[in-house]
Amino acid sequence: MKFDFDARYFNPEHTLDCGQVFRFSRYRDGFLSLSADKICYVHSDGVKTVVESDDCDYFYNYFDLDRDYSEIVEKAKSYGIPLLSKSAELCRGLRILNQNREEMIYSFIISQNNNIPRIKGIISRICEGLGEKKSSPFGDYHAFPSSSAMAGADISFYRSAGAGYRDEYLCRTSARIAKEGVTRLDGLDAESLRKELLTYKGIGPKVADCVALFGFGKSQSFPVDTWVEKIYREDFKGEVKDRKKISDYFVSVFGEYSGYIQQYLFYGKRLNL
DNA sequence: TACCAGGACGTGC
DNA sequence: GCACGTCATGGT
Repeated sequence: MKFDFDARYFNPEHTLDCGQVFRFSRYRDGFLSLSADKICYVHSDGVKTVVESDDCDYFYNYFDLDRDYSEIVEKAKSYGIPLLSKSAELCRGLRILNQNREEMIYSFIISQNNNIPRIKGIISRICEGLGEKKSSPFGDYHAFPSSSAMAGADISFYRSAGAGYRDEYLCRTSARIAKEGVTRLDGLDAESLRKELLTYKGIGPKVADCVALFGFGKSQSFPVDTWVEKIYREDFKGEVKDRKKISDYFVSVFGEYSGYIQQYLFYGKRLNL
């Protein structure tokens, strides 16, 4: 099956390449996009963006297609911040994904003190080693492994996958989630969720904000990493160094739009706008 | 070679 | 509570 959407507000490249997700690859004139145990082929001609998948309902929600992004883009441009205005205009087709919760937890544990190309490689090798092999109209692929599958792997597996010192975090957190699940995280407000996430080994403030934003739809999250620190200094003339205070500052300015604006800024900075 | 990448943890104070 | 050293790995 397939469906299409106005390409003006759904740009696959910007949506997938902006750093919120690590499992996608170029395919034909578009991308293969993977989430949990599912896959889709997404491509655009600049007028219509088309999603092809056996799980169209899943990907309609995954790409957040019920939300009106024209309002978010206009809000972002209303602040008169050059980097933000330029990025929001160029990336009006960038959408914040509704990603799998457990996949976000492991992916962003891996992301700490790491770079995006290497993060993608590590996650890919973990999926190949532990994820169920699936077939699709676009070829075979591996699902993201279940927490129990991850908990069953030896710590040396994660080291050989390139995870480095994060190997122990993956073992301990997957063992915990395999045992107790993540239902304890359901229905929490943003503040409580953040507090709970910080109790997992390998999840600190920044990773918790990413998981809350990309896995739990908490748009009042503003993850602060080294790139955002640079944006804070150079584009907002900020002087505070504490990341928690920097995040609080941005949330106080952007409120419920924080997560979207954070992505415009982050991606725009990486694109050197 | 030293520094950087979507940082977090443990220790010492 | 806060500052600081340490933690793999690959790219520049």
